[in-house]
Amino acid sequence: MGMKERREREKEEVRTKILDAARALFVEEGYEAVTMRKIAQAIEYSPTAIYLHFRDKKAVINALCDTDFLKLATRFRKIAEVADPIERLRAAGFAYADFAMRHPNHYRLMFMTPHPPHSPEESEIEVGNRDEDAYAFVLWTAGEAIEQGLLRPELDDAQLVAQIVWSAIHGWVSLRMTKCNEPWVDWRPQKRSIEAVIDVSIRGILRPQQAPAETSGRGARKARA
Amino acid sequence: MGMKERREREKEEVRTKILDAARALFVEEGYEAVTMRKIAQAIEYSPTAIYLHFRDKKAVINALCDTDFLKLATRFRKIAEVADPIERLRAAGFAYADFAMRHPNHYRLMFMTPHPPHSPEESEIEVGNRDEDAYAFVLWTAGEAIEQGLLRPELDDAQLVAQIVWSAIHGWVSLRMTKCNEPWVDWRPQKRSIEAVIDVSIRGILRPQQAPAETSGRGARKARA
DNA sequence: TCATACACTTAACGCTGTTAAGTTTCGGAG
DNA sequence: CTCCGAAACTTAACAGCGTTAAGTGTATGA
Repeated sequence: MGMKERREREKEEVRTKILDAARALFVEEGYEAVTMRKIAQAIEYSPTAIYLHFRDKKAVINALCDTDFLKLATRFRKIAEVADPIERLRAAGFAYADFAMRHPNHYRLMFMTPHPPHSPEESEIEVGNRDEDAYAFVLWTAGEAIEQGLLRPELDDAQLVAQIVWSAIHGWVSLRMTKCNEPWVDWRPQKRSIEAVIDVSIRGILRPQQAPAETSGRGARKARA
Repeated sequence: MGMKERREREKEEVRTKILDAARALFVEEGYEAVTMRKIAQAIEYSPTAIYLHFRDKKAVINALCDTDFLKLATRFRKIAEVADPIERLRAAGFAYADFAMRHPNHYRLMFMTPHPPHSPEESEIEVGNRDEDAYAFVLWTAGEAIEQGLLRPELDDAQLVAQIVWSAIHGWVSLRMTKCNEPWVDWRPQKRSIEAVIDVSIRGILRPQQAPAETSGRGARKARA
């Protein structure tokens, strides 16, 4: 009797319908447009039906975040192949900024909207696994850079290094998003700007002798190896 | 006859009452607690009375932001006395982070909440005046650093440099604020962490020969001069 | 003294997240 | 076959939100 299983499968289907509708809504209309009633309308259920699948609205949002975190981690997985930790860090920085600018609503939700902390057990993401947890990826890369003696000696803490580079790139992304239309700041072109942020961060953590003399770092990738 | 003047003065009084109440509300209870009805209750007016003084809720919020921007600029004004642009930049970074962590709700409002761009004419802040506009202060400092040949030659654009260091520090602050309770990131102590962010940023923009060999920069302040 | 301009209030609209109670549907036990 | 109970879902409602139209009162200038 696979009745129970079928029931569960059907319920799961509705659950994903809800998530898909919610995602579509705020990809098209932005975060504020995601309301329980609009989700319900999109999937042709009553608003209260959502509460049978999620405790409240925040739970819907958190579930969305989870899958988006996974997408970011997936992008990072390809970058894991880069052998040199510094170049891996650089590539991750570009990928992160690119992800953010391509999916601004997702990014807002994931990193700029304060929601009550996500308890790991109810999340689909395995914390610490660098194939699923993007932060763990950066942590791992920072740790390798430290091990190989590439960083300044006082930067001997992978958490600290990860937080430094993450701060720089997140800062760039989030300022662009919230203040891009402000008249009092004359934003530089995206490409040049993010390159500069990443270059400065990496140069700032590198051990002095390791820092290449060239300007943009691009041409000096293998010089260290 | 000063009737008109008195009327205007009284109206201005109510206006500041509204702003004070709004500020008190979200300092104590956070951003979401600031509702028109609660403001009205606090000042013992009806909710609609607010609309006689502000076009809508966003206008109230914008007015709050303005005065908070001014406060930050006031802190920067003291730092303007630091002669060396690099040390001035460092001091501004610490002041900025300190301001943010001391007034997290203000900071959220000012830099992390997307509101429709603030047209300069309806703002009290004189854009570009470094005594009122904190961004102008950083811009000025970055410009001086460039003029004095302290920065890497490819960083010849004050806007770009200002945006780089602002990104780094804003990133640190805003990640702390939105993700400080996340279990998957092991935050380092504030003091050490912000020092590291500022050190890395500054070292990343400095012309190589100029970079002092010491770790924290603190002891090397005058070494360059 | 009277009309008017102005500050303000009352009542309402349409929206939000959320809940209590009611309805429908359907598999399994007697 | 019948009846029970559980599960999925809906309807109606509550309290709150920002905002607006209409109405009230008061003080000022003519």
